[in-house]
Amino acid sequence: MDICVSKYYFMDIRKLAKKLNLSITTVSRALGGYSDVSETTRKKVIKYAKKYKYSPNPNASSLASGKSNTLGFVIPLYGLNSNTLNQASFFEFIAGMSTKIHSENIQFFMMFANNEKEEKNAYEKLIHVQKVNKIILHNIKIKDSRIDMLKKNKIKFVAWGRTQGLNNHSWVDLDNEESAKVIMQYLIEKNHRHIAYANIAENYNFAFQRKQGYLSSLKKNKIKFNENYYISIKNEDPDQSASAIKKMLNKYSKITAIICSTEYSAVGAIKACNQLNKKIGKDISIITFDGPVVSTIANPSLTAITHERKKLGQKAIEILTDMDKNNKTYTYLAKANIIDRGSVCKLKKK
Amino acid sequence: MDICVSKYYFMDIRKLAKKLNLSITTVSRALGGYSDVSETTRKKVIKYAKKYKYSPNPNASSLASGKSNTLGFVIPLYGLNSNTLNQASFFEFIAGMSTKIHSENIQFFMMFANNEKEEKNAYEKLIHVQKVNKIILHNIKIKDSRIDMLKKNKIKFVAWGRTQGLNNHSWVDLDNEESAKVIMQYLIEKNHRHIAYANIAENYNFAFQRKQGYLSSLKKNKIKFNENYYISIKNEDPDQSASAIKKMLNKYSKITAIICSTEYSAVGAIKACNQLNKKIGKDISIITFDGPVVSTIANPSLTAITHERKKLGQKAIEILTDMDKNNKTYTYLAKANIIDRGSVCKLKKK
DNA sequence: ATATTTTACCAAAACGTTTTGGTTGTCAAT
DNA sequence: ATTGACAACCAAAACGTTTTGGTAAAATAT
Repeated sequence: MDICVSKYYFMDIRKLAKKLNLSITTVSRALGGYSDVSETTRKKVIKYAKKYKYSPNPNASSLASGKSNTLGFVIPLYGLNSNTLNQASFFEFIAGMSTKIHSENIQFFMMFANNEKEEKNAYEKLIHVQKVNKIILHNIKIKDSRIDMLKKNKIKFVAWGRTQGLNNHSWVDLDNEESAKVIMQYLIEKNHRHIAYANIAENYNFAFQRKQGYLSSLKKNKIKFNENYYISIKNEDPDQSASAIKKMLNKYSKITAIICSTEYSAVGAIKACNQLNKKIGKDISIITFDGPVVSTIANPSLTAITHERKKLGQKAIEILTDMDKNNKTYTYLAKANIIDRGSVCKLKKK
Repeated sequence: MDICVSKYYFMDIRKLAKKLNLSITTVSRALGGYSDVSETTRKKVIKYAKKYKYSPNPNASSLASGKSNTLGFVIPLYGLNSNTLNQASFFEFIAGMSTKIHSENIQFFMMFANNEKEEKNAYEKLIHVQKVNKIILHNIKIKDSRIDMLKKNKIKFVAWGRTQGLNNHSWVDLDNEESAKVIMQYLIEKNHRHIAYANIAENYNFAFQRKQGYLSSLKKNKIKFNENYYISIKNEDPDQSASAIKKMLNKYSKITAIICSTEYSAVGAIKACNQLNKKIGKDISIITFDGPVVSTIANPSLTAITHERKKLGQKAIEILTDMDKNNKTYTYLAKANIIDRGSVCKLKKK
């Protein structure tokens, strides 16, 4: 891997204009796609710009235009620290973004917030100092003041996640409700009827949505919702999950399957079953949402439904570039697939 | 959380100068810490700058100075995709950096590379287009051309990780060799003598260094290195580890403890023991390096030695700011602590 | 008392773009 | 032949800083 060192390697617009015998203005406008440049000239300019690796100085460009063609992204570290699983999903999102960002020649400015105050400052800086004109909004709250703020400042944004109410802006999200239905269909086809659900706190939107899918599938299949089969743990703590699940399984022996809303609940379920000496995939069936870590690490492996999180990041960028062209809003729901790892068994038909 | 919307909220240097009845030059130089400004004036300027939340336009500033006071960081996604564990360690590093970056008022420009070519382009862009003057170098190779390149371009950098040879630049790293020795001491105090080592490919520097610590501890304690107790798996694949460890344990029944070089080997070890019906922490002892994920997820939990990875990120930034002041190079080795989770038992003395 | 140095300040140029407000020449309509 | 519209181009201003190359006044040295 050799890397350029020379200083004049990257040409400025003046030299390029001189070489082409054109004015700076024309070169700038040719590259900017303006219509007051003839197509022959534009082609020539583009050709030479490529040949000499001309790359506009982003500082000069932003200073002159007042825009910065930079995408802002605030990462709330305080919600991610020591949460390996969320970190992983973040990374997949970013990885997805990065493939598209490179191809579209956008810059990318990330800021980190260790608490709510820093998060607020970060958005102020992104908008007023960095002059970003695009933002990816993450960690959506039910009532989210950032949305109004961005609208007022006329900054294009895509939210990663939805609120429970109206979302009249662009967003990308997992199709949580649908995924829960897919899981339910899968279990019901295998003749499970006493299906427990281990959730985390419902004020997480995704947790709420997944539960909705569970409930609506029960209804559709004329199974009555049994609230004893439903657990909601506040913290993302496998051990709390484990003890709740253990209690439930002890008390309600009819349960044949558990749906785990997150990897944390899944680990809890594994622990509970081990402690009760129930063989997973035989005595009891377990299926979990997501599970990139559980799938590589946990023992035994679990059948899971996984979303293409990388696609979320890619779509977010695609949407932002589309929004530049026309002033619509776009949405994208990532579908999920079941990966069979043998932790769900087929029951005999009654 | 309310966020500023107004446009004139952030003042520019001209308005600030007018308000203070000073020239733009003086304001700029007062804030820049130059000596041709009286201390009384400087204090007044700083006070008002704070009061009116003056924050220099970074584009104008970079354009004028040719520098960008921005820290560059290229993330090689191609080595991280679908590797949840490395992702986690990345995140901890970044989290550590971000605490320091905020307090030192440095900006932070990240680029993503999906392959080697993109990685090369990323460094070119960081230096010649973005004009960063500081870089964090990651994914150090044995012969790393980036190091020469950065030196030629006079860009200050800190490497995250070391090569096996001379490292006459600033770096931060885990104290892998020492950690291995600590583990060995821990096992030997518990009277283990037949200690196996499950490694990944040795051409990873950290894997090499850890092995060195293992070997040197053996020597120090006059235990002969038994190559049958040593496994090296090329891929980061728990199942390959599992089958190799299973074979080893079957053949060499004297083994009482296994050191796992990574979380992957640890999962392999758990699987192997389960398959052989060996009770971990009783029939066999397991201790692993790192293990943020294993500790939350794996079942059973494992005693582990963990490094303060967050400190690595923090130190990297501290070093870069120190390097700004004096032209020295600095190094930092992160120490590790053993976290007892009961997977290592004490043997009776023979 | 005069020359020199030092202190504290400033006007103007520079950074590399984009944008504004033109000009020139060509072609079609009158 | 003259006018109007349009296509294709350009010079100069603007963006908000930093830096350069000063000056005037105060302090010190001769």
